Amino acid sequence: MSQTSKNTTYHHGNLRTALLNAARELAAENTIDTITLREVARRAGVSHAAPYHHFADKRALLRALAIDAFTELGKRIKEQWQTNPVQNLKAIGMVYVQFALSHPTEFRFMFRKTLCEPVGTPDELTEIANSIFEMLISIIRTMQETGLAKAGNPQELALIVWSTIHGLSNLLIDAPIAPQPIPDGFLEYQIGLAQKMLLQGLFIRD
Amino acid sequence: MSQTSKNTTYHHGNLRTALLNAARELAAENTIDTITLREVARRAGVSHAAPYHHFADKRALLRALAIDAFTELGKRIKEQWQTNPVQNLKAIGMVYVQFALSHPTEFRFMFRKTLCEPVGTPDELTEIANSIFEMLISIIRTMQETGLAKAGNPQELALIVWSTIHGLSNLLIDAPIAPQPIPDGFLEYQIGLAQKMLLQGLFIRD
DNA sequence: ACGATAATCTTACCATTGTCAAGTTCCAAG
DNA sequence: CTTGGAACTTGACAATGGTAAGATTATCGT
Repeated sequence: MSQTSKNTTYHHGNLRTALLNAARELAAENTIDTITLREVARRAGVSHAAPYHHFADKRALLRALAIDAFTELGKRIKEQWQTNPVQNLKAIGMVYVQFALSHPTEFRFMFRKTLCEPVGTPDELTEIANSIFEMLISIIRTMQETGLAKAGNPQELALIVWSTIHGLSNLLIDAPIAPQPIPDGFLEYQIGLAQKMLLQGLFIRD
Repeated sequence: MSQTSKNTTYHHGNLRTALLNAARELAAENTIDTITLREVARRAGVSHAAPYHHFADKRALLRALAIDAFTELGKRIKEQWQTNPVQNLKAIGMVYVQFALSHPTEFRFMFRKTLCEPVGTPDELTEIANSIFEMLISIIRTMQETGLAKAGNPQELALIVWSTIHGLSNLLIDAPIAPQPIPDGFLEYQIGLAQKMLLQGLFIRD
């Protein structure tokens, strides 16, 4: 049906991206959590075995999807981070939660330990996660240098910050407690609240 | 092989719980996220169609698993909550994160929207989640009454608190950033840190 | 006590899926 | 042009979730 990429070259232009697009399309139709490889192939208009020439197996396809999504999220965060590190902690939170809400399926895959390579192998997913983590850490560090945050291991403080944003995202996506659908201004307000709480919290001295 | 329940009555004692135990056993062998219904039946020593007399389908089995786990977590939280609501906010966090770390598979299932009943149906999973949420809210409320927290919608404040704990749990379980394995005292420290930050944050006035 | 009835479990089957092995088509370089 | 290798297809396999129909056992009214 929906030939995602209309490359008339009948060695089917560039599959791989066509497959990824089809997978994304499937992910968007968030009915269940079953992205089937065969359906992906079907939507890309190729046979069910074609994907194996571009991805080792289903996990590899999903991992590629997760990496793309994680990369995109990283880019958005970096934009905010570069503008004004400290001030935009809230903006980063917004970007994060909004991404999770608009791409829930990909967001879940991004944090699927089973998708990572076996330990030892350099894992792209890990790298991106770390680079995001580094940004958070550098924010804390800057705040400490300018006297905006208490002394302490910035890594540990950043982990709490990330936890709050990440947890909010997860709860809004999957927990049966959040208002459904999410009312206007809700995100803005909650994230603002979180920011205030955390910023204040960063002042604590043992 | 491992007849989880040795009821010699060969109308197989009480399956259902035997099936759930087998499923838990499978969940503990956290190799992949595939708990297969047939394997569950195999471990319980019955045919692959037997489970369908106790659970409508695979989702129902997993939902039952999630409900059991969520109930257990609720119990543990309640224990801490009853002892000393405000003081034990940290204890609640510990209980929460420790549960997530010791039962990662069940924890993930507990927050799987696809496991919930269709909207409208009274959903047991939702009820338990709400009862936990209520406890958090009541803590905030108590703090407000005793002047320990700022005025404001306790629901919104509780959501941030839960987010932090929940996010930390998720990151530790699934994110490729946490130290692996988790060193002694790490949880204790991080959760203490989170508590301090949040408690301080609860003082903020707009 | 006993026979009907319903619950429990089994066997047999189906469509679908992930994966692989072997063939087929097609681009591209010698 | 032909020859090699990449991209794709066809066809198979075992495993899975699910259903239907039959066998077995418990339960209950009489």
